[in-house]
Amino acid sequence: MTVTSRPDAPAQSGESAQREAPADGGAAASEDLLALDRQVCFALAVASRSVIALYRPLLDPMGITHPQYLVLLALWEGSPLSVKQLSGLLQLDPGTLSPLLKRLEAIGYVTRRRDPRDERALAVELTEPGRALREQALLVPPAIMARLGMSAEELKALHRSLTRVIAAAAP
Amino acid sequence: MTVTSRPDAPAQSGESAQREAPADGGAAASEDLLALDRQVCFALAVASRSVIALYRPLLDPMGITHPQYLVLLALWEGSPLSVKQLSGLLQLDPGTLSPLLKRLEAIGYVTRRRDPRDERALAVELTEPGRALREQALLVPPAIMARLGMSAEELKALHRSLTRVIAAAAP
DNA sequence: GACTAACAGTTTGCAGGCAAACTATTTGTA
DNA sequence: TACAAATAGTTTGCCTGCAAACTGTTAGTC
Repeated sequence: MTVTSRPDAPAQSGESAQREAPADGGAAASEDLLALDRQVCFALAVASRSVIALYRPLLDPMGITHPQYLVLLALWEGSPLSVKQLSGLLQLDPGTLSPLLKRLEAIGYVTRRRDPRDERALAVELTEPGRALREQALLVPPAIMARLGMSAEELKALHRSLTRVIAAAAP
Repeated sequence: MTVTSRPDAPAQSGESAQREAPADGGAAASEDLLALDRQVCFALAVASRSVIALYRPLLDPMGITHPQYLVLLALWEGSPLSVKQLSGLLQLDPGTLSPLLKRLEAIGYVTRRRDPRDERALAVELTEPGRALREQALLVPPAIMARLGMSAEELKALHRSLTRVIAAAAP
């Protein structure tokens, strides 16, 4: 039973102790390299999912998901946008956006029509309900900040940090 | 044509200028609330996806995905774990883990059998190949850090920041 | 002007991620 | 002891997210 702080472990069969160095010693350094709780990628994934989960109850009444919310944020800043532009702004694959936009069209927040000047491009445009939804959306960020209970300063610092990671990870 | 810095906009039809305040003015404050580029949730989502994308070429040769890698990280720290324990450690839904673990079993890194002491619980255990894979995995974190080109200090600060967000968002 | 390249979106296939319904075991308790 | 409630996983359905193949349109180029 060498695995620490694992309450309720199932069938911790005696012969399964593959944890060599409990505290320090030669292998400790490399051991730590793979420790789950110091993987930035893991913290990023959990933080992203956790925060998005906070949006769910707020976005549900609007009938949209978080990625759809992001698309609307982009469109509220300037409405006719092509799939390519949205893809660039949101860093999302066109293959992801295509069905997502159809869903936004199906619920009536957006129209999709080919650009007459370039029939390859799609002009994604807000409808009146889509435009109007912005009023409700204005309540979302304050609600999230209140729920998180973190200072604007701390969130801003996190945002800067994330921006650097995004830049560093860029192809 | 009031939307700024949007090269190549499609059919920016004249009547579509719903951007009221370009720089400052009464509505500017609430305007900024919904600016895509200051949403922490957006930065989190993009950073998470971008960093995970860096792992893909490294994990592909091992035949695993990033969530599968995280499961293995947990198991390398202590092998027989139940789905419930994995769910707690990785903050993942059992409904997500269930098929994922079957895939890990299918490729031979893990076994799944019921715990004899509690037939409800599943004992997920590393196989020999699963254990051996850890050697290859040791090369992953350094490769990622090199690719990101960020200092360990900066990453550590980000990790602390993310940990706070995760705690703040916790139910 | 015809032919090729490049380009913009769409489709398909597979793997998360999550909620809700469902199954099979305990566990508690009357 | 019998029965309800709790627990652990699984399944289903829907929505991302991404790679790869595919369609239709435009731009180059000879």
